[in-house]
Amino acid sequence: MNNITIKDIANALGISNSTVSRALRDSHEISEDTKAKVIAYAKAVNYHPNPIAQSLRENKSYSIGVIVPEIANNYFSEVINGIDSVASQHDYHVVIYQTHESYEREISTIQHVLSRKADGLIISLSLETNDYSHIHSAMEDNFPIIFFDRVPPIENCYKVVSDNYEGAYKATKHMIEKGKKRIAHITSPPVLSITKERLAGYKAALKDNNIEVDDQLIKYCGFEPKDAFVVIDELIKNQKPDSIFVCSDRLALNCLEAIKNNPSEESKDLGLIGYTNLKTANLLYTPLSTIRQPAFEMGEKAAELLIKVLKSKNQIVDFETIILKNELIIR
Amino acid sequence: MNNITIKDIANALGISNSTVSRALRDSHEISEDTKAKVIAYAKAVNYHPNPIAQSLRENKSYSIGVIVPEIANNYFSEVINGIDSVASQHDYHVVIYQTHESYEREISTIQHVLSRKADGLIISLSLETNDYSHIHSAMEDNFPIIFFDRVPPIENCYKVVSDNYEGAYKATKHMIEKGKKRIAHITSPPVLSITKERLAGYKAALKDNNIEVDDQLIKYCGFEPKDAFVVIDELIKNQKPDSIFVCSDRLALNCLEAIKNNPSEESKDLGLIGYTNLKTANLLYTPLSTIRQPAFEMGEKAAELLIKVLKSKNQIVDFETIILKNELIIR
DNA sequence: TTATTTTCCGGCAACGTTCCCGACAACGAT
DNA sequence: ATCGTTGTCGGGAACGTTGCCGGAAAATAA
Repeated sequence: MNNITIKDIANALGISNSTVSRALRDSHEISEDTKAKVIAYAKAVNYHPNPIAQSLRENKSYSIGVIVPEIANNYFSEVINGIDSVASQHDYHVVIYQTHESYEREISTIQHVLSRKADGLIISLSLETNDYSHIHSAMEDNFPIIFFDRVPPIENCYKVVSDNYEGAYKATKHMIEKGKKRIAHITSPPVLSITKERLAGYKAALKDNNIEVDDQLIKYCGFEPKDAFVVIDELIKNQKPDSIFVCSDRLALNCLEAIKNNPSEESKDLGLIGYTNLKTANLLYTPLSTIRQPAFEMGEKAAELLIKVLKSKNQIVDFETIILKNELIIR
Repeated sequence: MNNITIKDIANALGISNSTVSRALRDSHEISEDTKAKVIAYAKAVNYHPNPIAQSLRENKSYSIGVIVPEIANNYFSEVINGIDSVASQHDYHVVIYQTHESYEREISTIQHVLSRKADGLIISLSLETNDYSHIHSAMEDNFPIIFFDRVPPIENCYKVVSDNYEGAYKATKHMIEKGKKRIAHITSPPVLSITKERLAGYKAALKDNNIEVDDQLIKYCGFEPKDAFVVIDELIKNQKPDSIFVCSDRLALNCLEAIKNNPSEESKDLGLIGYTNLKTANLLYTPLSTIRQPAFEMGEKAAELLIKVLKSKNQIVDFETIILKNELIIR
């Protein structure tokens, strides 16, 4: 490998370590003459500073940890894409971890990120997380954390979210305007922040349009395919909805499959709307209108916010919550 | 942050640095007595070794670079998922980069991975890459590289690929058995290794079934949506295929959209088969049989191979090419 | 001329870790 | 009593950087 160090340059040029170091950082203490020599030689031998040594010296790693429930999920991978685009511009690199929706893994992963000396963290919480002491203890150490999408119920922290309430409201309103009366809501487990907010939006839209909220039409559904089958079957058999508002990518896939495979006649005429970033939404067997989250942009915003915090390490950056609008796509 | 060092422990216990270090690494040179003390104290103060200092000392970073064309592509994110699962088991962390299909970015990204002192690299080449000098120069420095999916035409290197020839053969044969005679082939740009291999499989299947290869039915298509529209329109208007074999995730999406929007009658009866990892293939408006690559497994194999190379740093690991089977999923 | 400031550079320590080398007991063997 | 052994530990250097301190030569001021 190419392992030329500052010392090698110093020896070759017959000058000292620190002179080389300063010349390379364009210090005013070094004459233009020697600067030129050093830079020329460094380029000739293809010198690159050793980032590990720099990290040790500066106590910074120029890496940011990203923790998501699943990488192989279109929504999250788009977010990562956005994070990456901003981070690489600022010469940070992105180290990705996944929890697979496990609380245990979330704890150990955060621990790992900390001990690996990442400069900061961008995270979306796992499904199982309903205790936040691991978060609090990391935050008490002044470790910079940006939450996105699935955020904890903590006041003073940095958050990037989409306007779930409004998105769900729009989706529900759209179904109402299409003449639907019994709009079922299939959503993620109730611990998640997004679940609560979307549910609130759904209920508000119903109330504002004088439709009574029927709790029987609201179903929390796990992410296993069979969960969706059970929920869909029960719903269609007993509740007779005329439409369904499904939240989240994975639920949408599972539910669509369950609906497609449901033998009853009612399943054929269901109006469907999803809260999802599925790229194939317009190619499905049944047109699927969607609320689409600005995933890439959320990643960008989260990364920008984190880097702002990192760069202004001494001044305090006020905690803020960035709320992005969702888009209603009618198909 | 929690920044206790070996020195802190040494001072607190009134022993030397090196004794602490050795005690923590369970050296035989240290008495069980002091070992126990050190370990107990380390645990009490929640000591974690500083990986950056270790990296500097050992000249290893315990990180592996992964370069893909696009993160937000289901195939690649599943591969990354596989890589991550193996790497994290071995305490390596995964640093992800994307080229956005740009040759320039591929070069600079590899340079970045090298200067960031990753221990090794797993890469799938960009679309534009048809010169391999950047690869060669990295390999000459003995930098461990594993290629997957889109591999370079280099003999002596580590590769993980799927059996593209066989996959394309199976897909084409399947269409023939369904009675199709004019099977068009829409595929990625011809520089890619996967393009050539799949094309060869396609042709072989036709020949083996006494169907003449019609070069007019073979279309190379870029990844922009409009590219697919142009290709599909031309095909349907002039070549009258009775079925289409589309390669790659992104092409499949674009082509399906183009076909769906094509006004002609012929487009309705087209038999379709894709070479893709689309999760929604069974939910599309038209049933899409697919050749499915074992993406997760490819990631696993690539990571396992890389780690094997890294761990046996002195002995030479023979270059090898791992070929994984594809699955024909009929819908 | 002498005094004072610049200009330019080298020496050294430090970041946290590991490893080589040597030291100094205690021990049994000669 | 002397000599090697064994067990246990400390000192110091090194990984590649950067920053502080100080110092010699050159330039300017007196």
